[in-house]
Amino acid sequence: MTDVTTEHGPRRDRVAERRAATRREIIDAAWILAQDKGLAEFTLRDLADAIGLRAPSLYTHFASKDAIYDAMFAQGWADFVEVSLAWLPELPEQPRASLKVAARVFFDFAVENPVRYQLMHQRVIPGFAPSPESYAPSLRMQEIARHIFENLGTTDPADLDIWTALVSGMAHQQIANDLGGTRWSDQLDRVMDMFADGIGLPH
Amino acid sequence: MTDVTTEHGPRRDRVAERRAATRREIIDAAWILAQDKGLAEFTLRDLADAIGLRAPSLYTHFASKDAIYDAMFAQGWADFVEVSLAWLPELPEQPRASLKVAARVFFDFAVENPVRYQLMHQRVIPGFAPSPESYAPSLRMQEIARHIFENLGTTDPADLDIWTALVSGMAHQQIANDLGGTRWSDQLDRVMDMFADGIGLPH
DNA sequence: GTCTATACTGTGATAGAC
DNA sequence: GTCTATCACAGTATAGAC
Repeated sequence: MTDVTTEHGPRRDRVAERRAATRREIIDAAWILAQDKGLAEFTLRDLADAIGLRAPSLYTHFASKDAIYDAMFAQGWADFVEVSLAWLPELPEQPRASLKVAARVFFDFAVENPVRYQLMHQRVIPGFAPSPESYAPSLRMQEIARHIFENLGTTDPADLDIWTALVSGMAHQQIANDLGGTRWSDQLDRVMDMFADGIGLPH
Repeated sequence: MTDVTTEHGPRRDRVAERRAATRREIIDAAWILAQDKGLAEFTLRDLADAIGLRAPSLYTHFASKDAIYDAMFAQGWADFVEVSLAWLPELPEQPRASLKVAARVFFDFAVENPVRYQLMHQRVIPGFAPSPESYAPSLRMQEIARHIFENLGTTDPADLDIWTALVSGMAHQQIANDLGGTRWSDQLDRVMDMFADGIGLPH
């Protein structure tokens, strides 16, 4: 609380590292169980079993099951920010092509892991709402998207609203009605052309 | 099971009517509680209390809580079919205008009752999946949509897929990010124009 | 400071009396 | 057909062993 961190240096880090490692172990196991049994279906006893702990011991690391969801939510968005930033330099100069690549990055990230998509975009967990801290990476992502659109020469914020609705709408349909297929995936570029024409982007 | 219904006529109907009335009473109360406390948050004890029954008595009318969701799901889609059929004769001759009205009908129905939208389009209830019978009105709706698109002169089934993704995507964003506002509602006609241009509909 | 044993509360669901 | 009583199992709280 006071000057604990400087008391005697190296010891402290080991403890913190072990704690962080256990937290990560819990979250990793939670993702696997969520994909396996469903996001809301796995129990804390399942989760504890998966990493060789007793259920109450989880409370040493997380205040509640919702706190675990919260960490997963934050991680999902952080991963998406990371993927997006990695793609940023790769975006084509040509605005229309750039739009298509950006849409594909979003779409693929969503379809690649439907459970993660559920947690990030739907309110699937009864009573769960992300904390402000966990919501932060999501806001960060909006900034990145806004940046991409500025580079496109677009100034109307409504354009970004529409783009978000279209791409997430396509991803949602793909996940809900043709998981593993390409029924909507195949149409994504067409939709992007419609959008590009609509906001007056040059060919 | 055998010839019970014909045993002595009038008596039988009264019983059936009372049963149907109670079922309706349960479902109506469930919708109110769902809007009030959340779709998954209301308990069977809440529901029973609301209509002056004990929780176990609900099992006389529904086999499980999921069976209640199932009936709500079916009713939601049946209502949407009804609303759509009522609009069908009112659709403008002009294809583009017709598209916009149809989109508005879908969008307004979704936004008007977010909880119903959740149940109909998202998998918000852990473990709940609609029964084939309850899913039927949803298929009926697809038929109606296909009929509308045929009247537009559209033959490519992918066009309807895209249209569905766009309109539901817009509705989802409106519900999730600006409930009660018009941020996406105001852009719906623009999106429909983009779509109409994209599939080559005349002005 | 980490984990275990035990127990509490609220949930959907069932059994049997009336 | 509705009741009372009760079940199994969920998330969660706490006391104490090491």
